[in-house]
Amino acid sequence: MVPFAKREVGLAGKRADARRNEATLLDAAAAAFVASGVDAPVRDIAARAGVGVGTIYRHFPTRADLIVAVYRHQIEACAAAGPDLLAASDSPRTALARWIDLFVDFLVTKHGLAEALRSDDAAFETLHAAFLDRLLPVCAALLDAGGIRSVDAYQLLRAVGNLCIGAGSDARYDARRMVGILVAGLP
Amino acid sequence: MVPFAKREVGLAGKRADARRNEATLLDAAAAAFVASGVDAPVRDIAARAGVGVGTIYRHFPTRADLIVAVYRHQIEACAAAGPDLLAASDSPRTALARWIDLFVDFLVTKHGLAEALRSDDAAFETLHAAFLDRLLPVCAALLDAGGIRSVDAYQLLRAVGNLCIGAGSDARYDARRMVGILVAGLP
DNA sequence: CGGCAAGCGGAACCGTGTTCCGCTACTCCG
DNA sequence: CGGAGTAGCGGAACACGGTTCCGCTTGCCG
Repeated sequence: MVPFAKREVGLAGKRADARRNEATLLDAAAAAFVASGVDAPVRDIAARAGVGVGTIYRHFPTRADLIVAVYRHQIEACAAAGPDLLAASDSPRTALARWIDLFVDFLVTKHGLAEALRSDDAAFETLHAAFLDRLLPVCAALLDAGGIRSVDAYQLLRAVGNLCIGAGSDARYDARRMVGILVAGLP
Repeated sequence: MVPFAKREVGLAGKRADARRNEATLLDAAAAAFVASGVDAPVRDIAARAGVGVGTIYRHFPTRADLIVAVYRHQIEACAAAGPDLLAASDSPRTALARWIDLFVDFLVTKHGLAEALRSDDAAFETLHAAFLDRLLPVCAALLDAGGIRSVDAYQLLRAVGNLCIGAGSDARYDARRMVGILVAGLP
C-alpha cells in the first residue's frame, strides 16, 4: 500500500517543496483568474504565489495547462451532470437545454475563458482538448437521446462557446438568452 | 501675426505626399489583412507600404481607424442592402435572413475581423462604433418589419458576430449554419 | 529661392510571454 | 548527523508586438 500515491497526477514523485509550490500556484492562479480573468499576466500569478515565473513554466509548460489544472474539477462536474440530467428530466430536449445552461454558467463566470477556449493559438490546444475530451461525448449523448441529428456535438459546443464570449463585460449582451434561443431553435 | 499654419487643417489641405502615403497605406493594409488577417503586425503593413511605422499612426491613430478605413465601403454596402432586401423579399423575415447572410459573409471572409469586432480593448472602440452606427439601425428596421421584439438589434448583431469568430480557421465549424439556426429560431 | 512647418522614419520604450542558467536547499545515503 | 548531488528555484534576459517621440527631410508658399 502506498499512501497518497498518484492521488493528484501532477504531484506524485516530486520533491516536497515542488509539490507545495504547485498547490500554491493553483491557488494563486485561481485567485488571479477571478480577479483579472484567465488572461492574468504570468508575473502577477507568480507574484501572488510568491515564486518566480520560471516556477510556473516548470509546473505548467503552457498557460493552457494551468487553466486546465485550475478548472479540471468543474469540467468534470459539468461532464458528470449530463447523464444525471438525462435521467432526471422530462425529455432529452429539456436535459440538453439544462446541460447547456450549466456549460454556459461555467463559461460566463470565468472571465476570458470562452475567448481562450476558441483561440486558435497552438498554446491553447491542450485547453481545447481537455474540454472536448470530457464534454463532447456528453453533448453527443444528449443530442442523440433527443434525436437531434441536424448538428453535431462539436459544432454546438463551439457555437455555444462563441456566444459566451464577452458575456461578462457587456451589460447589453445576454449570452444565456442567445444560447437559449439557439438551442430551442435546433431543428 | 498669425501663429497658426497658413492652410486650414483638414483632409483637403494635406500635403500631396501625405495624401499619397495615406492611399498607399490603405492598399498595403488591405493586402496585409488578406494575407495575415486584421491582426497583421503594424511593422508589416508599414514595410508593405514602404513607410515608417510613425506614418501609420499619424494617419490612423489606432488600429481600429485603419480597419474601418479599409472596410468602410463594405460596411456601407451591407447597410445599404438592408432596405433593398426588405423591398425585394417575400417577407421581412426572409429579408432579415438574407441580410444576416450578407453580414456573415462579410465577417467570415475577413480573417480576424469578427474577433477584433468583439474585443473589449479600448483601442477597438471606433471599430465597434463604425459597425454599430451603420448596421444597428438597419438591423433594427428589419427586426421591426418582421415584428420580432424578442431580441434587440444589438444583441442579434453581437450574437451573429460571435458565432462568426474563428469561422475561417476550423473546418469542422460552419458559422453560416449556426447563424442560420439562430435566426430561424428567433421567436 | 529660401524659410518653415507638415510630414516622415525608425529608434526607443513598454508590457506581454517565454527561455535559460547560476544558485539554493531538499533528499538521501553513509 | 553531515556531506554530496541534483531537483528545483528565482529572476534576469530575450522575443515580439504596439505605441511614442524627436531630429531630419521635403513640399509649399511667398
